Amino acid sequence: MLDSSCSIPRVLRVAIPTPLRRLFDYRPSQTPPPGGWQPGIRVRVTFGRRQMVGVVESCHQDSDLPLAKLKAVEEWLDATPLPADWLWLCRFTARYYQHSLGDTLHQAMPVLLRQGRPLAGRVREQWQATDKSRHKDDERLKRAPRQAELLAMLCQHPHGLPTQAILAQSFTREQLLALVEKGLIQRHETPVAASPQPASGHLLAEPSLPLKQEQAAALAAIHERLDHFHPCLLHGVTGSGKTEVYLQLIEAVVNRGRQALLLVPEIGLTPQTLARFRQRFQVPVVALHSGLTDNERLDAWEAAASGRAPIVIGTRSAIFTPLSRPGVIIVDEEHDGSFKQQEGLRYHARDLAVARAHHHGIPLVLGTATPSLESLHHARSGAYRHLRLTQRASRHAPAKLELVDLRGRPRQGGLIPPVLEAIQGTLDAGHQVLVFINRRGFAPTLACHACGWLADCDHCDARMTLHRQPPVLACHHCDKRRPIPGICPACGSGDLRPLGSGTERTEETLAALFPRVPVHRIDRDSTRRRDAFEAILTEVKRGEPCLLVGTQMLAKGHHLPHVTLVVVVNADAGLYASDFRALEHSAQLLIQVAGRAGRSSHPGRVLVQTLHDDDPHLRLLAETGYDALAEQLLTERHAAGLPPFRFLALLRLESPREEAANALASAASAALREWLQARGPGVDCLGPVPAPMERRQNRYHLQLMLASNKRSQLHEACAQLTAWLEAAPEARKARWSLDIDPQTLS
DNA sequence: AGCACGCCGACT
DNA sequence: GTCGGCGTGCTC
Repeated sequence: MLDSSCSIPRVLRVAIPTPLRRLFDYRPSQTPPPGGWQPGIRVRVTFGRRQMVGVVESCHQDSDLPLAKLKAVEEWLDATPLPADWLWLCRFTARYYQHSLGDTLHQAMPVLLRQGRPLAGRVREQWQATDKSRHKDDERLKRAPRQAELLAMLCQHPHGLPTQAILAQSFTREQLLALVEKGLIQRHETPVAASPQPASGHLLAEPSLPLKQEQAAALAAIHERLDHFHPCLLHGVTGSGKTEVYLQLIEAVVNRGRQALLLVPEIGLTPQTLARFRQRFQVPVVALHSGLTDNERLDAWEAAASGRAPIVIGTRSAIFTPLSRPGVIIVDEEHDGSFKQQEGLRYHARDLAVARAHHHGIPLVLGTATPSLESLHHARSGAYRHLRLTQRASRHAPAKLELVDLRGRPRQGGLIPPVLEAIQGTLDAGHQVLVFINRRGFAPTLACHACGWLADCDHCDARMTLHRQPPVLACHHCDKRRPIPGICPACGSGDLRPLGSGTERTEETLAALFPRVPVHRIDRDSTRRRDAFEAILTEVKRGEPCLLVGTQMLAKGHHLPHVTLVVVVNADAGLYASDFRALEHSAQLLIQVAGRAGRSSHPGRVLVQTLHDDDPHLRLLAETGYDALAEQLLTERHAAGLPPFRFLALLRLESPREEAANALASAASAALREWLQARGPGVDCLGPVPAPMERRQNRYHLQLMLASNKRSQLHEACAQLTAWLEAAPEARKARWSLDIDPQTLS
């Protein structure tokens, strides 16, 4: 029996961080929390023989088990429950993605809370100059220049600085203590929850930019219903000023005393983006990026939960930030694949944003130049408001894609003569060129021209990529590396040649062909050093003619005002891939890359090399644009019975032993089909079939697909399937995971 | 997933 | 004789 008051429950149902999709009953500890037992209170419990941090899910008067068999909770960790909106979202997520609630809660909370550290009552150590320090030029600091600098810095901050900020400036704790010893500064502790209060008065630190008519109309449309769930697709071409709409929307929301949550793609949380928001607003902008320490993350979480943080910006996981006064959720570049977590709890932050905005009854803005077919479908059906921005700030129309036929043409570094001429012409005009190639390394593989041997990976059904810097054969699907053979391992011939081109080879070729301009390569390998990418971008923004060679890292988000020619080395990879979303994704990427061209005073050109210049999809994209292709793809998806017209769930199975994976897949499929048969039509089951790359890291991958027109039916079937898998003894011999709304089928 | 218990091979 | 391989059973 559910005890809604939870004042004196006899049983606590606790969510434990384990993959088991089950809750565990405990007896309350001797002393209840001050506010009584409530869902959302963290508890320390003994689970098996381990101590774990769980979360009270509900309070009851009795249990399915004899009360005497229950262990008691060791202690409570929160006097009051964790935020209710956060708890709601975790419950929703666990249910929707059919994941363990305990695991979901665990993943959605900051590391320090997982470890059982308190949320309330934390203090921050601060350092502040004393009155004595006013007497300038203390003799004792003559021979301690760093201490003098530190003191000078602290004097500029009369309210004191936290230790973190001081250490970040390369000062040491010893220097701090030395100044305390001299009586020049003092240490004190302030409660975290009370520290830096936003300056009252003006919200804006700089004036808003004037809006063009379309922007103003879009803003007004969102503004119309700030107190209701109001999903909007802000569909604006590159350079149409979506960000300014976000900024003014956030301004309106914060002015009403509410909070704004902005989700950006992984690659989009750059210092420049952040700087733009911090420049505009006087109030603190909390950024949840990967560089935060555990303490900073908890601070941010607490600040958002308490409402002290009016603006929160973060990537995928930031959707789990609690908000006490939610006012709007914005998802920038909503089509971006990084919003979907690809392992463990496979949630889609954009989809959770929709659910969350609905729960709060607030507007949701999905911004993009190239909407996902899901969002476009909702906009067309009227479920989302479709707001378009068609005008660019620059006077030039977006550059058209020009298809360049690769067939029968000699290539150098992957580029054919007319394209090389265009590059020369652009450089001669004093402009910059971006060469986009979605393959890292020197060449996709190494081949023997005598016997046809290819550098296969021992662990995967894949070729190894040839790298020159450093020289090695590397598999991009596992960590396997091996030295480049001098002679063919199969026939002993010395005629080994790189096959195809990657960023390194194209960089090398272009450097040889255009020796008078610098060539910058931008990919995961060249930017491994923290600031390497920023350094190149700074250099490029100076505007001197140069060549940029890079992967999609370069395509997303960066303003490159001096680039007037974009070359896509090969557009074909995504065109004929087996994955049903491949076309959508490569079209989005092409438009995104093309958007880098001609942003400033010069018109741009985009040359797209392809072996299939007559491909109807590619032609539609090039001649009419993304929106037309998207319409076409929607028609095709409808005819094929694929998302967004049908809902999918994918069961992935893997094992180092092929037979184990096969056996489990067949058994699971048989059990599911039997259940489906009894239920009547509504859910289709396909497979099991080998995954696209069956062997990866020496593990065999299989998958079973479920499809339905009704989410509820799909959900039920998935619940049945996971229940079977959790109970089945065979399931221990292979690993499995369920992916609801899979983004890729590999 | 952990982490125990339990029953068979090569080692000081 | 035992250290340790991983099969299987359980976690309130």
